[in-house]
Amino acid sequence: MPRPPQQVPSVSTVARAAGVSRQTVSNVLNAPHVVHPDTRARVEAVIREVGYRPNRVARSLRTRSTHLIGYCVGGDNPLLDRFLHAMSTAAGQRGYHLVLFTAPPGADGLPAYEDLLARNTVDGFVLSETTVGDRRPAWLASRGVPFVAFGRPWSSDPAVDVGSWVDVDGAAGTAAATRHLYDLGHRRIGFVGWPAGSGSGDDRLRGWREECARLGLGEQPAAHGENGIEHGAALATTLLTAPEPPTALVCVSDVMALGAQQAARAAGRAVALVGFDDSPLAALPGIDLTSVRQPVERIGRDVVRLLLDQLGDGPVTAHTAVPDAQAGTAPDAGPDDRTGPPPDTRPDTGPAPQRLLLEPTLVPRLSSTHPTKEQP
Amino acid sequence: MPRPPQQVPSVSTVARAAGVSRQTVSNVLNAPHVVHPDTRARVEAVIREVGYRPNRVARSLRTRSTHLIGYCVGGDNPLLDRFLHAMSTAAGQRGYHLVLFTAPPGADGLPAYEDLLARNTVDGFVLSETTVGDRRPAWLASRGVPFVAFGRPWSSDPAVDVGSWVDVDGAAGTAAATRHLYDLGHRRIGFVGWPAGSGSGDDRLRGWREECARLGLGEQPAAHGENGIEHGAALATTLLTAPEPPTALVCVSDVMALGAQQAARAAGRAVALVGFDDSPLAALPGIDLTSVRQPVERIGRDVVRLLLDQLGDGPVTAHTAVPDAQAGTAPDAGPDDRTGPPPDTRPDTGPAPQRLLLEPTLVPRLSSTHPTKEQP
DNA sequence: AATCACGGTTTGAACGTTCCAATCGAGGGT
DNA sequence: ACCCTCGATTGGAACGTTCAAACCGTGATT
Repeated sequence: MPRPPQQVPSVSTVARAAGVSRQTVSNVLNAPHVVHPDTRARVEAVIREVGYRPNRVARSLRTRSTHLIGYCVGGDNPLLDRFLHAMSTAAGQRGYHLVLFTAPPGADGLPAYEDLLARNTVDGFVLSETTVGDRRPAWLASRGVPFVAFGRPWSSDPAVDVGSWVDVDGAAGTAAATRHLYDLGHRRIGFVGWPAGSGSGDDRLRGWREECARLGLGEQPAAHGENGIEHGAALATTLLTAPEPPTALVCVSDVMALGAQQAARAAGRAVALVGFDDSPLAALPGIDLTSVRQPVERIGRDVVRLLLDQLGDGPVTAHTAVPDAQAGTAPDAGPDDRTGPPPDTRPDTGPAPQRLLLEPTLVPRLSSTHPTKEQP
Repeated sequence: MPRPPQQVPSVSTVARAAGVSRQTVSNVLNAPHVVHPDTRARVEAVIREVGYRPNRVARSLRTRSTHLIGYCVGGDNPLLDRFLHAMSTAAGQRGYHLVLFTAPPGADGLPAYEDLLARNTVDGFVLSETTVGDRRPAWLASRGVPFVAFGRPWSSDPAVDVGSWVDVDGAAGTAAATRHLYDLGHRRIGFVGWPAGSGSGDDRLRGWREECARLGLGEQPAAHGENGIEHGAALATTLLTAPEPPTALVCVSDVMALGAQQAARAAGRAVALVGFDDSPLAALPGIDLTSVRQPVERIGRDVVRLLLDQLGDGPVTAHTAVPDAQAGTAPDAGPDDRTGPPPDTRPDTGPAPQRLLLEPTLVPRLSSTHPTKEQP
């Protein structure tokens, strides 16, 4: 027996059933205030009854807005799961979705960005893993493409300092780490860092140095090298074998801290350690690394928020919500942000860029509080 | 001075410039064989010249296919970066993209899946983190929605055994681990596992047991408990303090193996260990955990391949390729797959589901080859 | 010479939505 | 009684693409 057509309902279907025109149905969804309460109620009833949901594609074609956000996924990124979940949740709550794409590893994948734009696939981008010579921000800004970066441009060149971004205040993190160690009684607090010129590395170095000065500790020892467990171990050994060795080390990353931990254990020394990033390995028993945690969830949320503000949709996109579909958890801290430098008011290069510097939080573990316990 | 309109070119623009009709331009892109070589060359020249790229949205509206694949991101997933990169690369090479969404934590987010379909946002889904009582496969299959799961349904109920999937042969992995330990001279090889009923846990247990039998080792000791470092430690302690304790342990996960490692070190015992998953922590110096590595890149690639085959596009979608845009790396092994049970030929429930069981690879490290070295 | 087949091309319509201008009825002011 | 405004609604058009069918020469077949 041939079942009834069971067409997927369209705006025309609803209009016919409710005895109104297409446009009125559209208005009920997109501009409810212009339609009479009575008709609105009638149309909404029909919508619910037939389970109508507007076709995103047709809407996109007409409005020239896909409600999709492009995000380029590169190779390894241990925090990606948390970051994507946060962004996806924030976007979904306002009717947007993330679209993933890949770009060739070495070169900046500008062609991929251009392709998505030329084909009308996305409305804007979230950038991450921004590097020093990154051409993407300037390129996007010059074309008026909305975007928000996770990470500062790390350049004083005003031509590069364009667009909105959200970043973690690395200096504040290492400062907090230094203070933490000071409060535990340490007075010789060294630093294990990256080579100069790496943006975030310099930032974290500065936080440590400035906090040492603030605490009246004077000049403290530092050593620098590439990221890597073995390098961290070597650098820590250098520091620990010098005269007046530090009793505590602030490290520019968890990986470096892990190397320092191994060096200290091998040398039979009790050294208080703090890492940076709070990667999953920091929490492992037997490692128990005190670390500076990046508020990844909050970053993801804010990055999306800034982008959607640029895309200039009202705070809540008109879309018949699916009941209890997008709930999402937000295990982050409260409003602990700190706005960066005031938005410079240039002539009129689009909307004023927004910048957010978020405060990381120190997660204390045994490596700083009971360093001697670490040695089996 | 008012610059020329600089409109984004459409198919009409190209048609006018080339002196042909819209449809001919469309044919040049989608059915090149029906158009005369001369006109084709002319049209292609114009396309290149004006930099025309077809509007995906308009194409989607007409063809009712968005070339987008839905993927639900949940909470923690340390392998997500590798998996998404692989999927995204494979999809991009055939003109598809991944769309992320989230579902409420506890419940199975079926409403979210329904919403994406009702709004015509995606053509199909990739499922992952499938659980035992998962309703998604049956629900999707009943509506004829194309999907591929990463992970077997783990149920003998034929009503649930629907659709295509790709999974890792866990039994083969633990069997390889067991053989590895046997080859190193061990004759008492225990197992640290999860409670029965967890699908993949049972699978891995079976691989170990069967390999023990095959090697003529007879009955070997096993202990089971929830995932967690502390549980792994407790279970290992139980096994090691029993009479005739094992000299080697196959563990159902890296986390369990890590617990076992700590227990062995605490007890001053040299026990050869093998974990499962090759999570990033396994490679850390000081841990050096031999582990069974899941071919995540290959899984991602194959999952997408099977899905696109269902979506029934030709092997290469007609899309004017952007030069060297999607390159992508594929650091995985060669064709080391093994097809699962032959596709059951039922009446005609859509295309015959495809199933792929991929072979994991053992990554030897110190924890199995030189276990005594692990004790500082 | 009329018919047919066929490669190549064009024409109109459609996908489902929203924009825009027009329409209509009801009051309100002069 | 007239014009005007205003709220509510409507009908056509448009977004850019592809589908389905029609068209049109040309050469082969009858």
